[in-house]
This record gives sequence, C-alpha cells and structure tokens, in this order.
Amino acid sequence: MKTMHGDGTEQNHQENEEKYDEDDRRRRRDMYEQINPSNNYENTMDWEDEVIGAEDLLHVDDTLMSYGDFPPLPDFPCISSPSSSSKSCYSSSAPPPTSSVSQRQHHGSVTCRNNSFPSSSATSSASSSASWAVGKSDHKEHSAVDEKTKNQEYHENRYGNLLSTTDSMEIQQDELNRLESGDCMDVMEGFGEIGLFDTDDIWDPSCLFPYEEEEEGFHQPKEDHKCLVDRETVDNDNDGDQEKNNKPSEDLALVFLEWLKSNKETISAEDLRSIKLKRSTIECAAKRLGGGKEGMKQLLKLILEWVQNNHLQKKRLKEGQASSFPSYSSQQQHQNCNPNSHEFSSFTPPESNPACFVPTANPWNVSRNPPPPVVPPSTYVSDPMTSGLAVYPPPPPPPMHGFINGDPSVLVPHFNQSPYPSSEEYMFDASSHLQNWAHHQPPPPTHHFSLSSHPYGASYHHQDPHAHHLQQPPPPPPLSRSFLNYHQNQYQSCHQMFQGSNTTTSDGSLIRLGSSATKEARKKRMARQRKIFSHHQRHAQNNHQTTDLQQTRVSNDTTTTHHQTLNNSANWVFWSPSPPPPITVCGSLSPMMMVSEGRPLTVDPPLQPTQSPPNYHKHINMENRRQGCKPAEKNLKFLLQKVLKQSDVGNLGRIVLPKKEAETYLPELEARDGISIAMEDIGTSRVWNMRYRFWPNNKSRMYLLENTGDFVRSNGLQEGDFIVIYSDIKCGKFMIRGVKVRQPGSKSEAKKSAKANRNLHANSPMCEGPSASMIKQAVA
DNA sequence: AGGACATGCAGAAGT
DNA sequence: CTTCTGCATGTCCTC
Repeated sequence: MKTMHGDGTEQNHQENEEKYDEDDRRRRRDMYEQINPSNNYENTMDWEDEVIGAEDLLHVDDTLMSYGDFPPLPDFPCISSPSSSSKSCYSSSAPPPTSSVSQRQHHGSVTCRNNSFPSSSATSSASSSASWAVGKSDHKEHSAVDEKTKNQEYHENRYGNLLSTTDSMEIQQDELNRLESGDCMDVMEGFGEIGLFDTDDIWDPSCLFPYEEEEEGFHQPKEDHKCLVDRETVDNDNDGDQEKNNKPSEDLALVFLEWLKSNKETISAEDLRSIKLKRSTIECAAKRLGGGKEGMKQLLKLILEWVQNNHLQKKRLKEGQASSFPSYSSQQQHQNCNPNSHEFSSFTPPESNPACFVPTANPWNVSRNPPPPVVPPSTYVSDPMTSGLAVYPPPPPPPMHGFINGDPSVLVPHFNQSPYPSSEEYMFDASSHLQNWAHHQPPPPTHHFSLSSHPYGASYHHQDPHAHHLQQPPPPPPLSRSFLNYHQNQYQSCHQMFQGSNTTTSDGSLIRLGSSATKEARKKRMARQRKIFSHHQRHAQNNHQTTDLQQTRVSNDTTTTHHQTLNNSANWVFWSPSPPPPITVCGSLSPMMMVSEGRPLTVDPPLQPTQSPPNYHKHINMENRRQGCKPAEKNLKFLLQKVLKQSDVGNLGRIVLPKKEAETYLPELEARDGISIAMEDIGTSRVWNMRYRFWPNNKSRMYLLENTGDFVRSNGLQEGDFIVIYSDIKCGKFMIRGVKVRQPGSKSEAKKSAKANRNLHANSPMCEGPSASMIKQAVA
C-alpha cells in the first residue's frame, strides 16, 4: 500500500519492480520457448481456440474437464485475452452460469495466464488456481484485500490481472451445484423432451442398462434413472426459455423417422434408449452445429450416424465372437494382461497412455490437508470438497476440485483399480476411448469432442467413432454408448472429484449408476479386480524392468515398498507402451535426473543446484540426438530441483523452493495461498497433492511446496537428498522425484543401485543416462 | 547492499 | 499439550 501512495523511494522501488516484471516475463518466455520450441504464440492462440470450442460444446460443466494432456504453453502472462477466452467460452454456448459475465471475464483473464503453465488447461486452470485460494477459507479469502499489504505491491506489479477470488469461488460453487444436479439424460429422451419425437411409445425403460445387468450383474434401479431424469426435468425448468428457442420442427422428426425406417432392422429401441447425453450437451452441441433447428438437426444426424455405426460395429463384434474370431475386446483383454508384451504394444494405440488423460494431471487439485497417502495403486485424486477447496487441474486444467494424495476418494482416470480392465469394462469405459482418441490427435486434447466445425467431418474426425473404427488397425472396442456417454463420463469423472466418490474408474464409467449397484455386483467386481490385480502383480514382478530396482532399492519404509510394488504394477499403464519404457528426460538437470521407474535413485551427490536448467535442457537434447533418442513417449521437462535441508524434511511438511526456478517454471501465484499442484511421483506414479504457495518475505517471496511430508517420508528422503520436479510435456502433469544421495561408505547400496541402474539401462539402451556412469564411478 | 533461503518462533487450531 | 500456520529474522551468497 505504501507503494500505492508512494514516496520517491517507493516509486523507485515500484519502477524497479516493473522493470523486473518486464524482464521476468521476457525471461520466462524465453525459458518456455527454449523448453517448448514448438510452442509459439500462435500455437497458444490456436490452442486456446480449441479449448474454447470444446468448452463451448461441453458447456460449463466441462470447465471441470481434465485437460491434463495439454501441452505446456509458453508463458505470456498478459496475453490474457479475456476477449478470446471469456468471450468464446460463453458466447456461443449456453447461458453462463449464475456468475456474471464480468466474473467470467475475470476468470478468463486468469485462465489465460494459467495457460502458460505446464499441465494447464484453459479454463479449469483458471478456476483452480484462483478458486483454490478461495475455497480454502472464505473469510480468509474475503479478506484477501487486507492480505495484500506489502506483498501486494510485489504481487500487483508482477501480475496485472488479479482474479477476484470471491468471484471464482462463486463460479466454483455454481459449477458444483450444477454438477450435483446430475445434469444428464437419455439423449433420445432428451430429444424427445425437447420435442423431437415422442419417446413414450418406443422406449422401454427396462432396456436402460442392459449391459450392466448383463455383464456386471449390475442393476440400476429404474427409480434412479427416473430420479435423474426428474431432476433433470426440474433443472431444466429453468431453461425453459432456451428450450423454446430450440424447439425442433418436424424436420427433426422426419430425419429421425427416416433414419428409423432405414435402420429398424438393425437397431432397436433399446439401442437408442441406452444412449444418454446431457441436455446441456445436446443444447450446446446443437448450438455449435449451427444452433436452432438446423443445429439440432445436425446433431441428431450425427448421433444417429454414430448409433448406427456403433451398433453395426457391435453386431459385427458379436458375430465375430460367435464365429470364434478374436474380438477386439478379447484381444484387448489379453493385451491388457500382458502390458509389457510387444503384442500389447503393437496393438495398443501408440499413445494410449491413460496417464495422459488423467484428471490427476490436474495440478490444480487442491488439498489442504490431504489424508495420509494410503492408496490404491495408481493415481488417485482426493476430493477437493473434503478439503473445502475448489479448484481444478488444470490450473491448470484439469483444474478441478480434486485432490490427490492420500485421500481415499479416488478419481482414477481411466482404468480402474485394476490395471486390467475386463473386456466389458474396457468396452464401456468411454474414457479409455477418449484417451485413445485424444492420443491420436495432435494437441490440444480438447479436440476430443469438438463438434464445432462440421458435424461430420473436419474437426469431428477425431471424435468420430466411426472414423475411429475404420481407421484404427485393430478396430477399437465397440463404443456402445461411449460416444455419447464418454462425454458424460468425463462429467462423471469430474463429478467424482467433487463428490469425493470412493469409486474408482471402473465404477467411474458407471459412477451415476454405481451408487446404486447391488452389493453382489460390487462384490463380484471387486473379486474380479482383486484377481486381476494379483495376477498383474505377479506378472509385473516377472516382467517389469523396475522390479529389480525396487528390490534392490534401500528403503526402510516398508509401506513405501508396498506402494511401490503396487504402483509399479500399474506403471505400465502410465508409461509408454513401448517395450522398454524409454523415458527421456528432456530437461533434466543432473545425472541422477535420469528418470526411471522405481523409487528414488541413490546416487552420489554431484549436485549443482544452480546449474542452469536451460543449458541442461540443451545438453540433454543434444544427447538425445547423439544417441539417436527419439523423443520419448513421455518427455519430462526438468523444472527445478532442490537439495533438501533439515527444515525441508522435518515434520513441517514443506519444502522451500528456489525462488528463481519456481517463478520461472511453476505457475505464477496470484494469491499467497497458492495453488494445489498434483505431483506425480515418477517412481511410483503415485500422485501427491501438494500445495505450491509463497510467503511474503520482505519485499520478495519465499516459494514453498507444502504437504510434502508424506512424500518425503515415503521416499525416505533426508537432509542432503533432493527432489526434482518435472513437467510432463505431453500430459502437462507435474512430476516429482525424490533422489537419495548415496551415503558415504554405503558401498553395498551403491552396488545395488548400480546394478539396478545397469539393468534399467540395459532395457533402455537408447537412454543411458549419466546416473549409471556416476554410480559406476562411485562403485569403482 | 540486497536477495535468497533456512529456520526460529508466536499465535492459532486441533486433540 | 501438540501440531499447524505463517511470518520474521539471521545467515549466507551474489552482484
């Protein structure tokens, strides 16, 4: 405040800070350009456009979508084009939620800012980072103004666009409310309600969930659905006006009738009945397709075409099974059971790395006090609501209100607890398809469901299940309801985050249904998962290259080992499907940065913490070129490392981060409460929900990573060890690795580590890193 | 001299 | 009483 009124000295200070800000921005941008040479300003804008397109389609609920695999963007703190983001976000799509437009614009500006962060998705990121602070504690944030005292000068100078946390909170709440309202419906029913056609005489409610009943022993009480629909109806009462505007004409009925006539023999009412789509989705999609009657018509055509294609696909599959031809699903199942096999690789879409669609990628998940990390294998996200926070993942996108770490409320991205989805699970896990689709697309991932440009072509090609079926060498699993439901599933995933559901992804795809699953069905499912999982564990032990490393790793933390095993068993899911997961660390700092699966490497302490990341980045790239390293499936970008001090590994559960690197590579912090960042442990794929924040310190800041206690403990990190933070270029996730520094005199440990690393690198010869040689030296 | 950061410590919150 | 949270201060390092 002093600065605001400022005497001469203060003015000078301010000027200096402004200059510093400018330099800082330039520096950050340079850094990002170095790291992501492909990302230029235009890309950024294109990307934003795509995001906006998808978001429009998905409507507001989808701000919660996980855009985890968005590529990191260059840092342009102030390109914030509220105009582009906010306008696009809310102009063409359904009416903005309760929040005012101005709020949205705020939102938008922040979004843009956050987009520059790794792992950020456009909108969600914004909501996350900003809302997080708000969600944390109302009163606190409401007094945010007070809080901006001396820190404000710093803050305001550095960040022109301040987000009103209050605003974002309202937005969050609004979104929450909407999610809770269960805004989904049978798509055909939806059309029916909208007036497309009369559903009563066609649809038999008993056909609603034939698959669950059939394959999962799962029963969805009709009442549930009814409730859903009723609720929907109630919810939609408010949309009455809009509905009127979209009242379809007879054209639609004609289109539908014609289609019915031509497909009556192959497609039953049940098939149609089984398709569900959110009303808001329908409306938004229709809008995107031109709006009004025409849009609705286009959408209907689109859906019908999909139904047709999908149904035929399904039939073909059934026939194939009947005639003993391997079906995709069985194949898939088999493949899934042999994650390490080449067969798996060859049949798996090149980039079907589920991790890349993990909501957990959302670094913006927030957790104020994440419960102890006792978790099922694989990534989990705790419920933001439980921590009273609201954000997203992506502030960055997959910003949500999720939390990771320890919180049993799990949002498991794609697969279930079991790394081996059963065939039917796979078949019905729309998110899997989404992932696959997503990975066949160039970034931005939001192309997933961009119906925007052309109903049947262009931008639709990525989403077009039909196209997908036809183009993918092995036909993908029947999408069944996925085309429409995957959309819903995404909501569901997000919903899960909000609700803190304990269900995993396997249930995730059935999340709305899962709540009413019978105990029996659940038992069966769990038994199956246990079975599969134990099988996988055995398999992983035999085949997984990291096993050796795990076994030799010195750890006095048995739980860690356990988790490790569990997590590694799931690692195949997250890492490149290619046989030896060649993980290239593109921006790694030091030798020990060589990323491998398994736990913290034990290495000599050759740290040069101040070594310039960009230089190292360049070095690594050259190394890659020299060694013929193709860009790995999972490129990790070194962000920063920190040698742990006593205070970092103490029971405070916080690690002071180097200021320069933090400001350069981590999301800019709007409020001192910071943001929640989901950090995936590279060794275990476990996701830790940490908080990245700062403390005012004189006229500067101290950057901290909080909630690190469990991570430090589980990695057995001590003073002198260090952590390294990366961002996954593909998924935009933050990744963290604890590296133990070899204790002098512990030769056997060094040998073990060396052996482990030799094995490791033997499996990935292309990427032999310095760590192996360093360890060899140590051994010598 | 000024900045970065390690850590001490006071007050708040939780048990 | 313990733990958590957040700030302030002392020390070290860089310019």
